[in-house]
Amino acid sequence: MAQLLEKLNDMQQQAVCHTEGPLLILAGAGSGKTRVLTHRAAYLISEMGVAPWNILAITFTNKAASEMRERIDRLCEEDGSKVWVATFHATCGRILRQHAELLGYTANFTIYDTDDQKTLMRRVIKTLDLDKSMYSEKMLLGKVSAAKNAMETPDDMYSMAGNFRDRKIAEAYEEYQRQLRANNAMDFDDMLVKTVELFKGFPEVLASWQDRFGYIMVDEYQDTNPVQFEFIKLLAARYKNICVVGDDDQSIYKFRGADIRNILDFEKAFPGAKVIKLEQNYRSTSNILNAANGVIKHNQGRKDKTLWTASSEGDKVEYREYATGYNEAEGIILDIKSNLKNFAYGDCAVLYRTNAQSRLLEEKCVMYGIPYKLVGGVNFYQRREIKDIIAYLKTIAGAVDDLAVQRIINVPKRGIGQTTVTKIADFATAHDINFYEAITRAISGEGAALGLNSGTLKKLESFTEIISNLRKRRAALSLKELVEAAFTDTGYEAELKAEKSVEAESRIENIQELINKAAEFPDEPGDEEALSQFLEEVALISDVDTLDDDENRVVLMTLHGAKGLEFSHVYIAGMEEGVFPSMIAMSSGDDDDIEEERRLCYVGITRAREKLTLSGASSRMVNGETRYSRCSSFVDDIRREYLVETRKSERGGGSGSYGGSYGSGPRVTGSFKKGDETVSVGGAVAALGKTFNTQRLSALEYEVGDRVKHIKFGEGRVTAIVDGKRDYEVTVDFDSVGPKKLFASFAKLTKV
DNA sequence: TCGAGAATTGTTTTT
DNA sequence: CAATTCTCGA
Repeated sequence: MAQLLEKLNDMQQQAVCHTEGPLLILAGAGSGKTRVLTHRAAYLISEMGVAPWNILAITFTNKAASEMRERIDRLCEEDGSKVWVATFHATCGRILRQHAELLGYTANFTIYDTDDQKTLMRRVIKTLDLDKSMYSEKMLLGKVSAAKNAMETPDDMYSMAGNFRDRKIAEAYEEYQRQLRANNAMDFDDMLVKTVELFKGFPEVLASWQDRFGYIMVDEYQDTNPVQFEFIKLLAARYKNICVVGDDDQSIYKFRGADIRNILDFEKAFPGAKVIKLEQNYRSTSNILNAANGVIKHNQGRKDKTLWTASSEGDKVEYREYATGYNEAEGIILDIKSNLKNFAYGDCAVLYRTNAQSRLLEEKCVMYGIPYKLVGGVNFYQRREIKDIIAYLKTIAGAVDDLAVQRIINVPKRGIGQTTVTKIADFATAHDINFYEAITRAISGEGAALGLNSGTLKKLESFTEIISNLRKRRAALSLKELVEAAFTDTGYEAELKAEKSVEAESRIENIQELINKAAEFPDEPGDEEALSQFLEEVALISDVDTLDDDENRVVLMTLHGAKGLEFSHVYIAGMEEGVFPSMIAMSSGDDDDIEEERRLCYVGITRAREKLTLSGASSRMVNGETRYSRCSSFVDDIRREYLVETRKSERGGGSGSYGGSYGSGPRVTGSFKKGDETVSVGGAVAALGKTFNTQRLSALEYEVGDRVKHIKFGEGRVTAIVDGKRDYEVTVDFDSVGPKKLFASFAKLTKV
């Protein structure tokens, strides 16, 4: 026991030893929370005699889960691998498989990813005959997801609807759920919602799981949403041995329904909860930590805590300003290349706000021959060829998933086109049968009723033959062989090989990869359970999960993706107003949005162990137009004693990007599209080569409540004026475009 | 039915 | 600018 605890500080020890009853650990960035969780699991097993399978640990990503499992295993003499470590979604998936029938699903229900959701919602829009321009699938899916995260049913939504539009949205939600059910499918949110439904509707089921998990731990607690909180509450209600670890400063998933209040409400939901704060940072140098503290302290709504470190100062944080996004990417990559004697590629990560920013960086990596790993964007398992093969597997297994069948009916090309598919789909709807059944009925004599000619029927028959042949062989095939068969016997491989393009070549490689993955599954031929497990695993895997720490290459990813990770050298690119913080957050008029961006910045900074380099570009291409922006306010939040600045006037820069070459023409702080016209915010500021100090207005000619006029937006009413340290931030509710946040010295508002 | 080219449209972050 | 959707001719 002494061994287990000796490497922990006082607070960490307390957290590990407090095994009975609810426990809330407020763990600052880099304060060793994973260490606490793993030691706690080990302590429960070896010191408290808890059976490993009675412990549930919920993590945010699969990668975090496998890491945690590995570390627990290393700490335990006994069998740590029996500890249930998984993400919320994986946990719910496993629970749901066992009780699916109770909810009207079969055990091999499928999970719809974002693409499938879009396809399905598009169908809903068609079914309900909604106007696409008023009800986009994107917006509808957003509403549906928000409703699910808040545990609202379509009925709830309908009764709360205040107008026609909201009622239509509720109808779409209802229809969407109906179609999911008809396809024996759930989306990501459903997995949580359905599990909670299961627990609430079947107390005996809940009781058995409560009994199973006597000890529960939840990582990244600040990013749980209300359904997840409910799930936890239900599961822990019996023994109340629930330990959650979180940091309100690192809450960055509000857009996905995460609610910081879960941290505050924890003590309400579990009265008498012990609260332990971990405030010593073991990761970063003091310069980096001070920079992080400087940024986050501007947030109003946060629990007060002071993160400190015993480490040395280390290098100062750097801020480098480049002329263009192109220069910035080159500067970062060349910096990494030229510093190789001090560190390896694998020590470096480049982080950015949006996935779109990765392109330039990736190009430069290729150009300079830097090994890199791009995380995010299109997930491996979302690639077309992978999804095609998966659709074959689903169809072979059950064929109740219409989306899957429709996806592959003409892949590879069989001459079955859109008109045929529509006819079959209509027939299926009319007879209340699924799509595949409609095909079989068409070819067994009812073809005329669908308006299909004999040629088309022949083509359809050849498709069903492929499927039924594979089904017959299914019992004799292992999972790996089945995936191979789905690739070769369907003509898919032949079509790709015939193409002879580099593109097709890489598709084949990807599918080979999928086959390798299937080969890892130890299964008996014809094992149905292995197949649905495989399909589930593939659906829930995310891109960060594939990150292997041992590979020596630069990692490129979004700031969100970097949560929970750490690197010796971190570069954060695109530190510009309008990029980070994003334009959307800046113009929403809601301070919470800026605070969330600031937390994201805090997360980014605290990923760095030894060296942090921030950078920005004074102009970059966005949507085919050049956008100029000033340095991010987050950079200004870092005190000069921790920061070295290199504005571009002081550096030569590559590719002729000398400062000042633009002259002193008008510059704008940002622009965005409104209708077909590009609207720019702001006016002339200082010429390039100098820092962007704008003249602060000593007094404003208007105040809150006044009506003012803006050169582009027209008239509006001032709703707020914030006295920022550089300038007044004026929020105006414009008649034409709604609320906008503007800087007084740029916006040139006049009182009317 | 299907491909090529035109037109349109979109921009945050993700399990 | 890039990715997706639309339109039209064969």
